[in-house]
Amino acid sequence: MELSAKYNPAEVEGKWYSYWVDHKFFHSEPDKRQPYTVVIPPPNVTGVLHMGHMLNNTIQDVLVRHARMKGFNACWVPGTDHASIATESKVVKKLAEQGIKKHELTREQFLEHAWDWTNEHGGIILKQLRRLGASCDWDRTAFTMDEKRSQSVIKVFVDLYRKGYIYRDLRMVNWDPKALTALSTEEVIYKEEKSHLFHLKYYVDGLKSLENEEALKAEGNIIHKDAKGYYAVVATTRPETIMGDTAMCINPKDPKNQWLKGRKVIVPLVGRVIRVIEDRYVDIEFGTGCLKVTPAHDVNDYMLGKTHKLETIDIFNEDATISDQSPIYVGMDRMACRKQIVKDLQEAGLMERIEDYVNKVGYSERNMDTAIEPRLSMQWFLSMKHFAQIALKPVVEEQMHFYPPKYVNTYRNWLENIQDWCISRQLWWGHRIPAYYYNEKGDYVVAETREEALELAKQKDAKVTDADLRQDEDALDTWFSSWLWPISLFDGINNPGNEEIKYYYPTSDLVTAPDIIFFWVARMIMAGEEYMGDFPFENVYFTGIVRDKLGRKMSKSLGNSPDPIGLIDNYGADGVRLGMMLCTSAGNDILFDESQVEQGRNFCNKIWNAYRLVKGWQVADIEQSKSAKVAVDWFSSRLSKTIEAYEDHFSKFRISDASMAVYKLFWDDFCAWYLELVKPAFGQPVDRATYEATIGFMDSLLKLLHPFMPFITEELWQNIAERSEGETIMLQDMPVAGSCDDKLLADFDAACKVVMELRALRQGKGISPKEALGLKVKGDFASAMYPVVEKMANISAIESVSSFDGAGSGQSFLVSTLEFFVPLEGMIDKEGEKAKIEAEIARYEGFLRGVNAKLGNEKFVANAPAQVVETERKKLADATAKIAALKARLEELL
RNA sequence: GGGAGCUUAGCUCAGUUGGUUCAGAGCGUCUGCCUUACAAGCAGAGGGUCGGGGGUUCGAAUCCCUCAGCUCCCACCA
Repeated sequence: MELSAKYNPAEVEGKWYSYWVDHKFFHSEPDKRQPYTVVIPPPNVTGVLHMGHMLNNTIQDVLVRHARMKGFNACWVPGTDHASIATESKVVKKLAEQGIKKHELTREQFLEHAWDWTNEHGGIILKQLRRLGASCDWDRTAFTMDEKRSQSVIKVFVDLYRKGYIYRDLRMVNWDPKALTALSTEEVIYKEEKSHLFHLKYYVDGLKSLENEEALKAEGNIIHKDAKGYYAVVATTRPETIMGDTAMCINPKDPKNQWLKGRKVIVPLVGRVIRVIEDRYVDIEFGTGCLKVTPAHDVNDYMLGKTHKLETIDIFNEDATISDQSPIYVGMDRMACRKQIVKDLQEAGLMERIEDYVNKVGYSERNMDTAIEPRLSMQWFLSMKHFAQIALKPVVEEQMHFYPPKYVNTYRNWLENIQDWCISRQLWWGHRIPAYYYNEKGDYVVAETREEALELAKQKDAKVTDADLRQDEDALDTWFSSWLWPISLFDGINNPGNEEIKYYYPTSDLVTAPDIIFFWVARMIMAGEEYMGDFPFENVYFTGIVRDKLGRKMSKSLGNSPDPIGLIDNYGADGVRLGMMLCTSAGNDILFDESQVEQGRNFCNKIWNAYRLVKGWQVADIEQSKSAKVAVDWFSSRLSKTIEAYEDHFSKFRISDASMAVYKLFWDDFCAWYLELVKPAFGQPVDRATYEATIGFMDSLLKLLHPFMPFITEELWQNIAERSEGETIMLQDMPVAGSCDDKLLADFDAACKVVMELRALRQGKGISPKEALGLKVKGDFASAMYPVVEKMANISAIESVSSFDGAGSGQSFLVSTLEFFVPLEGMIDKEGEKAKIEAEIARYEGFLRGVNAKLGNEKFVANAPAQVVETERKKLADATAKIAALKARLEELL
């Protein structure tokens, strides 16, 4: 069979993925083994795979495949999130394109469209994960809005309501005037913006003259006055909200504004007369110290309004156009209104000045085009105090571990300053709040079903009939379903204590991005503690953000994100996976560059060619060569050593270190040294012992590589030996470290250095690798290594000597304390050689001075541990010996 | 305003308890090779005052202080 010189991923990936799925190798059922559980962070149901998903899911798959091969019953549960606001806005947009407005539809009609959309676009992302090789248990695929999950959500809502944690209140919330819904504080992203600070004139009502003006000024008052009268100056970034002003506020201690105490001022353009109130909230240093108070449109003003019992005038409609509560600009958009009002204020002489100013404006996380408007509205909240307490415990007590640990601080800080969670959204796509109003007053009951609600309502008012019952229109925040994910996936809410939840919960590792630590991770811990009495995962691994090589976040608008599926097409899934794994570490951003993926692909090719070499060997019952024998013994130790490091890296979630360890083991140790040593000469067969050892090593290497590169390893593992149908590498036991001969490793290392010296010597002198050379060695160079050096450096014979006297011309070099000499008749450049040796001597003498200084320091000898001092003494002896040897050689030369 | 983190080779980053020739790896660069597994390869080489300064110590990339630069998170200053 002729094998291509290049590995072709397209030929093998689809084949093996189907094989794995057909044989249900990814499927898990509870059994006697220890479980290893991972729940996928559910991507948006209508989303498509991006580089962040690739990184995140590769890490999960690596962990899952590794655990599976370590003998755990690995269960990786996939699923998608309904992403209420994101999906709903997509559907609204699509309908708009067809000329359909959302509000022309009934809730049922809209939901039909939304389900159509979900069924059409949903799950694309899960199909894409298959291309990556993700070993998810697809039989368990869940959706946050499927029946079990929906039922869990409703059950939990009712439960929390009955426990008194859920309440309804009229509050200032973050309002998205485009999506027309409230948001939680976590969903608001603040962006710095260049803006203006407008200084407006608020004339003092009825004040014609100030008798003690000079005296007031002397006390520090700053009094503004023009032809039209006395006025206060109010600085604001939002002049369009003045129609909602119901007071002006000063700090009672502000010397500049004492003269305003107890007066009334007139809102410019509007003409409304408002009180001047006093509150220490106002910052004396900011602007003029005069604050306009608009209780309906600012969180702080709302608080002031409450304290001072101010009227609240809501001048915005829900879409942020000016409402008929305003005397002017009715129907105008807030941004257009701002422009207009600035113009009008200027024309009316009511604008004192305009200053450039940078302030922060909140945007919806899902819609960065539309600024959030603080808005007073009736919403459902979850009281968080209790949950913050129960969620803090497992993390600070280290029952759970965060990787990297710095996120423990972030987590704690958030929990300690937590605000109540606004869980209602004015959306249709989502879990509808199970609250039922039964009269015009707005009295309601909360129940899992309409029937149950009717019962409850009747208990309150016997006259209520089903026709009176009206379910709350709002849906729940998406995260109110995701926070149950690790429990609801195993049906632990509907069916507490069932076999699966008992077996799989708590899950093992969660792999997620740090930007959803509050949205999701923290809340899952809360739900876990509340409903399971236990944390939801043992370890949380935070990935970094995938950026481009310039460090910019990958985004659609920048167009700097490669298409993941395109990458897989070009480089193979294994290449992409390894490329990413080689340079990722917990919590650190990954600067993605295609060269990394290229490295992964090249490695696939290397593995492929190693296989091709071994596969092409003829096996014969002949004697094993000495070099092959040493190679087998050495590599066996090397393998053990690496397995230990590999497992240690895994235990610490140092994924890239683990991948690098096995990458180097395969490329450097196995290919560059081992295979070169055991490779039979052209046309010659290999002996059976070596062949079998080699196959064994390949087997171990493929298994170690499997978590990172599932496809190529399966392909080669299947082909390197006779396998029967139904066998797979993914269910094999991970190799364990055997014995390790450290002396052998050290000797081999020395031999490698000798070989490298000889290669450098050839290169320097232009001697062809084909021309055999002689070699003499002085010192204790393990004779077992002779065949290694002979084969790898094309040395005809190695001769152990006690002196190089009379060896003639040639070149010498040192490896550790061993001296080597290569006879080179007529090829030696004496002067050059001399200079080289002298330089070497100088280098060692410098080194020696350092060591001597240390050992000559009494404090060092007295204070340093004996072992460290001993090492220094050994260094001294070694260096002295080397210098002596070099000097001797120099004399021979002369 | 509060908090966290980062700064080590051209690039991306390791460096665990201060101590082995500790100044490393990968990639890139340069040089020589189409050597019958692999040019997506082989062999070799160069490259850093560990951000600056100070301190602790017998000994500092590592601990402390300080300055500079960068990044992220949280927070209601109009």
